[in-house]
Amino acid sequence: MSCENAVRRLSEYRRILCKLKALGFTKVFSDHLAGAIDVSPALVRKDFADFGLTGNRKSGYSVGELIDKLNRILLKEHTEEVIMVGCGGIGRALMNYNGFAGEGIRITAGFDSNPDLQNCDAAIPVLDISRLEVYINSHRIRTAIMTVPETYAGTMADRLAAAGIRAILNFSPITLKNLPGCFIRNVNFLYELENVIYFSAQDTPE
Amino acid sequence: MSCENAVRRLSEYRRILCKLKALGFTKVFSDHLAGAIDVSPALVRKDFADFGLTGNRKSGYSVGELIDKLNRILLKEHTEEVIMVGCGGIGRALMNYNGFAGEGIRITAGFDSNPDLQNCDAAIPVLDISRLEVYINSHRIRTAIMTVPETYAGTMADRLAAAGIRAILNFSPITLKNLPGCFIRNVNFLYELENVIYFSAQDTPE
DNA sequence: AGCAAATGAATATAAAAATATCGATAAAAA
DNA sequence: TTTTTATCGATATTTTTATATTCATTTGCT
Repeated sequence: MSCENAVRRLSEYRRILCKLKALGFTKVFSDHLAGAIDVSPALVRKDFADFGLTGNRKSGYSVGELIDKLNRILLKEHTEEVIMVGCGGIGRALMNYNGFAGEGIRITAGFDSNPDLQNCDAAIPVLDISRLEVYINSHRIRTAIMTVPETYAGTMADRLAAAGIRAILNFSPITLKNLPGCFIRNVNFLYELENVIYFSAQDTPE
Repeated sequence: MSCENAVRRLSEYRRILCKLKALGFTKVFSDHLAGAIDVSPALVRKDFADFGLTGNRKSGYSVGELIDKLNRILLKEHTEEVIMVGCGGIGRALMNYNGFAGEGIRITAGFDSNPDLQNCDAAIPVLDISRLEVYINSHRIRTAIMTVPETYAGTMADRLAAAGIRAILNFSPITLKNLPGCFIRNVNFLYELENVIYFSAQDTPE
């Protein structure tokens, strides 16, 4: 699991810091951030220390400085271009998801083998899957989202890795393992829902 | 984090066991299951022990028996009815997602405040949000999926909990804490993607 | 029947993750 | 200037999670 959790917390810190900045705050304390994301202040300081984020004794951390450094760590200094592989219902919904654009992430193209889904002229073009490798190469894409049927997920991941993709967010219903040189993060809707259903039947799930 | 991870592994075990059953296997060993989901055999045995799943020394576990017991634990002996709160792009995509139906989960209704999205006659009706409480009560719904804008997420979660919902799968872009009597699991697309992007820039992310 | 091999079950160990503690220090107050 | 106070930074502790190890038992073979 390496440091996935810590990196995810960085995203959470960043979100809160941006809100604080919008409210005009310039300083923040580990205590406050800790309360906001429900961890201990010690963990906030440790996370920051681990990623080279420093503060000042007595006067806490500078909001602006933290955001700048987090932007560097999370690759937000430029717009990150991402492709969508598989453009069924979930894929298209994510292509239209409005939560990425303002956060320095752009889905620049989709790929699907079904001609009915292809559309070169759309705001985000959906191309035939055969054009995958050329596109990745010419656009220097490093990150892909995958929403393909289970049957194709494994081979498609191999294909993406071979084409130079360095990390995949995989929504297909099969859990894939990291490949050499390619990080894979699996999100399985069925498992998440089964999990929630399990806890819906537990006593005082709080 | 309680035992979320263990429950998620139960989902994974179950998926693999169903495939083994389809292939005609009747017995399975912790070693095999461990390899399939990339953990140690000891963890498989411990997970099983923790949830009361037993096997036989020398002859392993019975595939059929494991599936039956997992079905009981994961509430798969009946069809679980779930509602969708917020029927924008992601919500509708999940309502049409074909990965739930065959797994004993049915999204029976959607709710949205936007009249344009409402449709009483659809396969899965989308009702006005004002009908939420009555529906939950009359259909004895315990589980909800939430895909509402950030602004409404907090109050909507409170409202769901007050209406009797026991667990929420929250896709809205704000991390919610468990409420008294209501478990909340957050899935944040932006954080997941930021995570993946982070690792796309690390060396040998494997 | 008796024995060897293999495996679950239980326990112990290790590794990882989160929290608590404490000293140093900078800012504010006296 | 001195004192006080609040907070970071570093370390130690605890807790949680996962893995090894050991033991006992079942099965199949001779």
